Amino acid sequence: MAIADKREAPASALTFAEKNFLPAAVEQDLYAWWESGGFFQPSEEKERPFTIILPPPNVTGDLHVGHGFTFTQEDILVRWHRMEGAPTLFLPGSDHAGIAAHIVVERELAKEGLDRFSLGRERFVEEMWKWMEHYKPRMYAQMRAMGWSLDWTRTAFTMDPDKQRAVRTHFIRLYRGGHLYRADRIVHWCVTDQTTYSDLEVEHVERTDTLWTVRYPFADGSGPGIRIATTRPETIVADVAVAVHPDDKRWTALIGREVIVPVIERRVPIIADEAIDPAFGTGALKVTPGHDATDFEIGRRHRLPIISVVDTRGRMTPAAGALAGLTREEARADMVKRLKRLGLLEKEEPLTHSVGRHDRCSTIDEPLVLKQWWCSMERLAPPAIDAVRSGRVRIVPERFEKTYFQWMDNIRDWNISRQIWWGHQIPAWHCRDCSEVIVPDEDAPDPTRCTRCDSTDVQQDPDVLDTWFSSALWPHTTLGWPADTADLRRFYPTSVLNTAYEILFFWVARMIMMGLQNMHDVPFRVVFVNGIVRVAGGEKMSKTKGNVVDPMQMVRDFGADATRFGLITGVAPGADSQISAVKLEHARNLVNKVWNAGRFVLAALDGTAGLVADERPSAELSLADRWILSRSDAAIRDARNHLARFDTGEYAALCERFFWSEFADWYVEAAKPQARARDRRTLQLLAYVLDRSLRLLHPIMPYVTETLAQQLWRKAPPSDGAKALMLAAWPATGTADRDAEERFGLVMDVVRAIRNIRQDQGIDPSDTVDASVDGGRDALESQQPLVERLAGCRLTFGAADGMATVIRGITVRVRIARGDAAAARARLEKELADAREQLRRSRELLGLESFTAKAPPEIVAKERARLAEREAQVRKLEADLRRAS
RNA sequence: GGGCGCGUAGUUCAGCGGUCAGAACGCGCGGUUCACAUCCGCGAAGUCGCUGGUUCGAUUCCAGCCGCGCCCACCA
Repeated sequence: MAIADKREAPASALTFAEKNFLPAAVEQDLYAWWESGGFFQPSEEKERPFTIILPPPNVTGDLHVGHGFTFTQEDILVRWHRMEGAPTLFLPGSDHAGIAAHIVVERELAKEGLDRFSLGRERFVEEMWKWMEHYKPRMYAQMRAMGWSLDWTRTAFTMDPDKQRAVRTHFIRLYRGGHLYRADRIVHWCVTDQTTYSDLEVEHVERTDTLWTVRYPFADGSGPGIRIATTRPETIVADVAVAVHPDDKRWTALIGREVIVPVIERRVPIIADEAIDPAFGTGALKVTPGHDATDFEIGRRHRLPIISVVDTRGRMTPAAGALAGLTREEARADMVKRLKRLGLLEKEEPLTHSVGRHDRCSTIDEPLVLKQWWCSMERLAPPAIDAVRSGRVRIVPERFEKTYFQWMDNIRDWNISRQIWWGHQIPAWHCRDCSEVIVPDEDAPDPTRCTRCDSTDVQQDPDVLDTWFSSALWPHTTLGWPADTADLRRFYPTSVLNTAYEILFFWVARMIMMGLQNMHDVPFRVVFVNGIVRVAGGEKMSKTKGNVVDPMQMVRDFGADATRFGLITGVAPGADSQISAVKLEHARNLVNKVWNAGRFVLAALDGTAGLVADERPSAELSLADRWILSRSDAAIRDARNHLARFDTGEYAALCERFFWSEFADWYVEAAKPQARARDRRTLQLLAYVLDRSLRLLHPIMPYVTETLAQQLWRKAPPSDGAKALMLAAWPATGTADRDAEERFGLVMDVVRAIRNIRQDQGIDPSDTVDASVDGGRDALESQQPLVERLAGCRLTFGAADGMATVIRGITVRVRIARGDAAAARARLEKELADAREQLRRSRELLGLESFTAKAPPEIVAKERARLAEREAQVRKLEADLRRAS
């Protein structure tokens, strides 16, 4: 096959994707230099730095494509700011991931028939560290492969010794400041993972259960009693009241009376509470403060006792009376049986409702009352709300501010204890003799005796902190807090925090609270919120669905540059996106185009001397030269605007449009003869435009641009002696050359017009045709050879025969071999009809007094000019048509 | 129950108070000369979800409706 032969040809057929890792040598050099501390120059000290702390990925496995998207976006911003001259810090790290990693490792152990309890805490934590030490370097290697320009001298991990000290300090200060407390509250408990979790980690799922209607007889034996509805009859034995809505007329007379809880035979009152929905079930609710969050609140309001009948393993406690010792499921069945026997079960119907479960596990939430450490939001939240309201933290896109406020305004205290073993163990000790809680002073060693009773039988709290407790400190602990370091003074507050909207609450809000608390300043000036990367078709990726795309596989298949481009292109800020092979193929084609166009220029430059890559020629410019200079200026200017607005998607699209459709398709084609003739001015211009194109594209495709720049600069060294494109200056721009854009635009239109007619008429592409232009001679005459070459024609000026089309008031004709007069006329007639229609619209619009009087004058003037153009176009076409017939 | 977003070409998405609404992919037609078949050229293709309102002018702003998705909430 012809194509296969082509592919096997030497060098020229090699694609950049295949060679993607050739420039690794270059990149390697850069990293080596970087790691030696060469990144920050003393002269940069005065500049305001641009800082992004990488959102630390969980060390639960490999990087996923969401990281690929977010971190690439960040890298684009970092590389751009670096080129703009700001000292940049892009700080890498990773997160120990508490429960998420815990579960992953427990699953691994389960494969070997082990569990954490048989292993014991110490050995389990060793296993966790083994996992971390295996996956952390893997993830870091993946980050390097993606070309993220991270500062590896400052790599941070949430369980580093100094981070552990920072967390301890933070905990102690919050405790001393009265923000932390221990309390028995109803919490979410997972009987599988044997830990509590916070409200935020609850995921609601629809499920169909049975709703049982049960009658509770009155204590005084009068009447039938009151009917309640429940999905959890096993918790009836923990009931302490029956509640109705105070305005529900059906029950008002009953409020204050007592009923007998079935089976356990407990006398409980009927109370009134606003929380009851009269429309649900029977309108009466059994109140079980020990096993339901709503009931817990009702219980608090009415000072009801709390009875716990389910334990942490999901078994019934002795308090459950007859049900004691059974599992939850057994107890439920048993209870239903007993109620039936007692004749108290009135109804049994299916009910679809939503139940909570931990977002990492499929086991349904078991609400239990347990003693936990809580972080009060009372004094921490208001300053964090104010920081966003006042604009000290800006959220982009703005609409996410609403989401933030909605959550922050209704925030509840945060359960920070977890009963797992992996994480920051709570720095509090309990006295076994007097139950005193001992929190040591900041720099004090671990306590060994009780501060109240002097007992030596003290033990550290076995629980660990919620993983977000340490993540919340990330922007300052990575820079050295609580020590007062140079980094902290220099880089805090950071510039941008970029992350998916999913963790706005988990992480972003908490970082703002804790940053303000510890640093008395916001942790970042801008929160740039990302959407989610989905698979083609719009489905969310998940391990359970098995549709997870591995970014490293993408790198292997398409190259890192194409992967970066493919992830970024076509994505509006804050919007979800889809990644697909088709998108990546297109990105690879673009990278390939850059590589090939670059190689063409480099080859043309062979044997030259004295060229300067970043020197802008200004004398003896051809029209095409002036045009590409103006277009490249526009591209660079627009790119800057897009990037300043965090619109990396538009930036990517612009890079493609400029490089492919303008530089490669038109300028390089236009410049070929002069390049071959080794015209020095043209070569300098090619070098210059390539140089600035590479700078423009560098933030999104660092490998190919860096490689080409290194080669370009060997032939045409930049005047500023830039060592690497990564550190070279973002190009400056001149003013737009309107005249060149206008005139070269005409050349392009004429070429397209001729190509168009040729194609229409089925003229052999290798034939040279006779073409003519009638009008625009001044503008076009000097470009005659260019038009002839690009359109494959001999060009004359003035009236002639042939198939005609009119563009910008100029008639373009192509002589056709067998004079098909009818076809030529038909074409003109169609164009004339279109032109007349447009003219009619223009006249109509300008005929409206409401328009001319009320529209802004510049719009009216523009429309007048358009009208004149259209009149000319119609006249021209009419004349051409007369000629043709 | 509250909040947010989306609905534009076959597909994925841009865009915008003022030409004839754009791109890419796909599709159709045609091309093997020295950067590139991972390429080049040309073309077809859209009631901008529906209905009102504001406006000289609405795909764009506002309201309602229809459809889809997401987040929050104490649906027993």
